[in-house]
Amino acid sequence: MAILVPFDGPLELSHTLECGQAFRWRPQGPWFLGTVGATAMKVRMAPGGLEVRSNPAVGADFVRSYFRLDDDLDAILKKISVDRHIRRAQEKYRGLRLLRQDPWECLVSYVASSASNIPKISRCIGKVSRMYGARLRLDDFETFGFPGPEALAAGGAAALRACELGFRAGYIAGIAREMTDPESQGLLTPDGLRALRQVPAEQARLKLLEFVGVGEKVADCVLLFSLDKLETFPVDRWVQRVAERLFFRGRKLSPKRVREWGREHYGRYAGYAQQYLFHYMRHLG
DNA sequence: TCCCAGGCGAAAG
DNA sequence: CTTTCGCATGGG
Repeated sequence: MAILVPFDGPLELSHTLECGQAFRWRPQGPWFLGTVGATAMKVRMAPGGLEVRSNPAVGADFVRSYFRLDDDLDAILKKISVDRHIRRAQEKYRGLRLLRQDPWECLVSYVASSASNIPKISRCIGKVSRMYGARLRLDDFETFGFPGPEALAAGGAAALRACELGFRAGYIAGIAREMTDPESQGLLTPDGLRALRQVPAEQARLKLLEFVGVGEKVADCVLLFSLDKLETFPVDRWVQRVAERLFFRGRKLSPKRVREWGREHYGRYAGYAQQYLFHYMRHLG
């Protein structure tokens, strides 16, 4: 229930958990309280590593995987340190790590993210979990695990609309239905989604784009935040703004061009650069 | 009241 | 290829 995960590399929990890549964490004193799939967790930095309390119990390997502790962050940041803006972002948000999220939860979360904002996305995901997920308790922390596609499919779009999902409710209900329908051919189960970790990025991307409601940006977020495709460079309004303002002197570019530029400019860890720039831009003032 | 938000899909140029 | 629009909803 309580473990110490030894770690002496760079890691800053506040930047990692509050940069907008995951939607189910909040700070409380020295701890961060969060829900990872069907697990309630408390984490904080401790001498020698990361202290983790959880329900149900998880092992150090689970924590290492979720926080991507095997990524050599210093080496990655060195590789993407190719311009003054990214260097500034790195100085400001030292210790920000990408997470390795559950692909199904990540997919639903980012479909829910379209034309929304981080506080609202968090609220929506919290409501969906409260409506369908299993109740979890950890000390005085109560939360709800993220539900599987069966529950969302059973409830349908109407129930999801009650979670402030608006027009996104139909997309999510449709995806949940496809993922639980044995008749559907070529479409994925949650395990099939996870298996895309072993598939080349371009090919995995095409599979994700088959879902109605998943466009290029959402597909790229799922690839980056849950499927280990660290070269992926998702382009949302903020990143679009970064590129046009900081790198192209206010010139207008298509999202496709920005995406190709980012991938080319930052190389195989472009996804790390994207998240640093995203967080940096959102707090520029 | 208007504008915007980690977009997408469809239609049209 | 690109641009434009409607789509729900809450917040500034």
